[in-house]
Amino acid sequence: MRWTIDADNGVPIFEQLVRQVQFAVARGILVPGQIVPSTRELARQLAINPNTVQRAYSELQNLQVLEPLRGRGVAVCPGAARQCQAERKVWLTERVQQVVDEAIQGGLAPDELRELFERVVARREKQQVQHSKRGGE
Amino acid sequence: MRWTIDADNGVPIFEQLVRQVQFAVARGILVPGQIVPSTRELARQLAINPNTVQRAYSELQNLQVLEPLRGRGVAVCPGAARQCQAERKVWLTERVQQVVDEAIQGGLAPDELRELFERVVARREKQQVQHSKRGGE
Amino acid sequence: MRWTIDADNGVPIFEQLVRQVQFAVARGILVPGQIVPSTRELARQLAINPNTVQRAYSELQNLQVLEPLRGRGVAVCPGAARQCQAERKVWLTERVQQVVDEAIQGGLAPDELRELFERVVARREKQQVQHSKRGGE
Amino acid sequence: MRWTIDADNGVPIFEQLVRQVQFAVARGILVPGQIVPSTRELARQLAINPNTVQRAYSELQNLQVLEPLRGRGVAVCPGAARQCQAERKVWLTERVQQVVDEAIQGGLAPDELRELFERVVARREKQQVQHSKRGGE
DNA sequence: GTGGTCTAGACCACC
DNA sequence: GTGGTCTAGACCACG
Repeated sequence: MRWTIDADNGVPIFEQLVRQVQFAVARGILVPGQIVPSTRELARQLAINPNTVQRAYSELQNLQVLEPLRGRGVAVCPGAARQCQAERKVWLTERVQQVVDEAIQGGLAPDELRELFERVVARREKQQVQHSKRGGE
Repeated sequence: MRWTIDADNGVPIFEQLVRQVQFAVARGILVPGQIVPSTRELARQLAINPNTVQRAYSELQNLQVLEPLRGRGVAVCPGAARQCQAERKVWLTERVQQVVDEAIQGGLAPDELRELFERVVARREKQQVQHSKRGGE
Repeated sequence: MRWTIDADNGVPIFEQLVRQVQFAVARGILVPGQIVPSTRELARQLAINPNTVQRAYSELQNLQVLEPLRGRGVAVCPGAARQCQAERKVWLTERVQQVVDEAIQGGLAPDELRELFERVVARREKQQVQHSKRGGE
Repeated sequence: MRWTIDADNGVPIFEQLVRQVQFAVARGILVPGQIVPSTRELARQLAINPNTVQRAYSELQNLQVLEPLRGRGVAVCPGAARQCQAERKVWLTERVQQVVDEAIQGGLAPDELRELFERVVARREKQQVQHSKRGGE
């Protein structure tokens, strides 16, 4: 799995990690039973504070996505996949609703918004295709 | 103009005010030369601290959207409309891009995203219609 | 005498008026004994608040530049010319010192500052010449 | 870097700080990536309120001169140097123009103004030399 | 009455 | 520890 963080986008780093794990589990990139990197190791890789990784893992344990295996590390919970998929859907719906509300509250007509959205998605779709041709996951 | 703030949505109050003014100017609800409510008056209306309003107005002055008229109040700058419209467009595009990226990075296929988006917009559109039947601006 | 004010340059209006009178007296444009416009009249001309004119005149009386003549208006004090010239010199020296200090404190070498100053003065000088050809006082 | 403020010169403290940082960056005294003192620390040093420092830093972030590094402090933006140099030049030119205009509007002949300016600069230059002999930056 | 600035103290999230 | 936001209350200058 490829870990990435963006220190400049306002979203707390630990939260980026939490979502990244949830999404990876939802997509099957991380499978139940699989051991995730140790906090120290991952912190080193991403050049961030170990406390930050610790906080992310800790939240994921509360969410029953990860579970500590004494002495061996931290692993993905069995059965986490389905739950993560549900959570992903809820979360994305919320996010979409937010920006739709903002746009409408800002005076954009629904059709203008549709057009704007389609333009953005199309662009990303194109990039995605090119990207997957070059590399893949 | 209708002023509203939501103290619980994470976005700083002063920032909500800044955006609200920018959008209102972009939509022509506030027109150049018009005097906006005094800091104290608006603070009273919204039940927030005058300093918070002051900060919002202050930032809007930096952005050349508002200008103080000494002793008389604060007014919308001439020529602010066009600039606010441009700014609104940029800002909304950024926001849409963010959530599109999040969705795609979360493993949603473009078509699934389109469907999700359309569902949300349709719902809001319906509410909007009912709302405008009842009240209007 | 030509009265002008600039509501947007940060300098309080009443202060602009005070300086304008002082300078006019120093240059002989206003002579001792001459009656200045009534507060209401001047306020009307400049489209400002009569209180503002009143405040300016009041300060000028404290400075012994103007004196009220009961029933006839406000006049330039006898002997105000010399005093205003002295005051003008002091005041301008202070102002020049201020910006010189700012420039040096900002890291500009004296010679760079000299060059900048000369450029600005030369430009103004040129404008002044053209201006006096067209109109004059 | 040496921080100084003058609470009695009419210029708001936060603005003095803003300019001081801009000039220091322009001169290379503060370099991109460098961490500036924490708001609390600087406030303590200068014996002012932390909010005042906060406001200065906040404005400098809007100007893209400083950027917050979450949990670690506030740093000079990469690329801020060139921008600050440009800004400094514009700002100083404006200031010089102001006093030149005032002087000319006050009836001073260009050559009288030149003489006044030269006298002031020469005096400051002399002080500067003595000062740098004693101390240095 | 208006805006502008500053102080004081509190709370929060992040690292 | 850091920055960020908000509240409360005071003072000043301007019109």
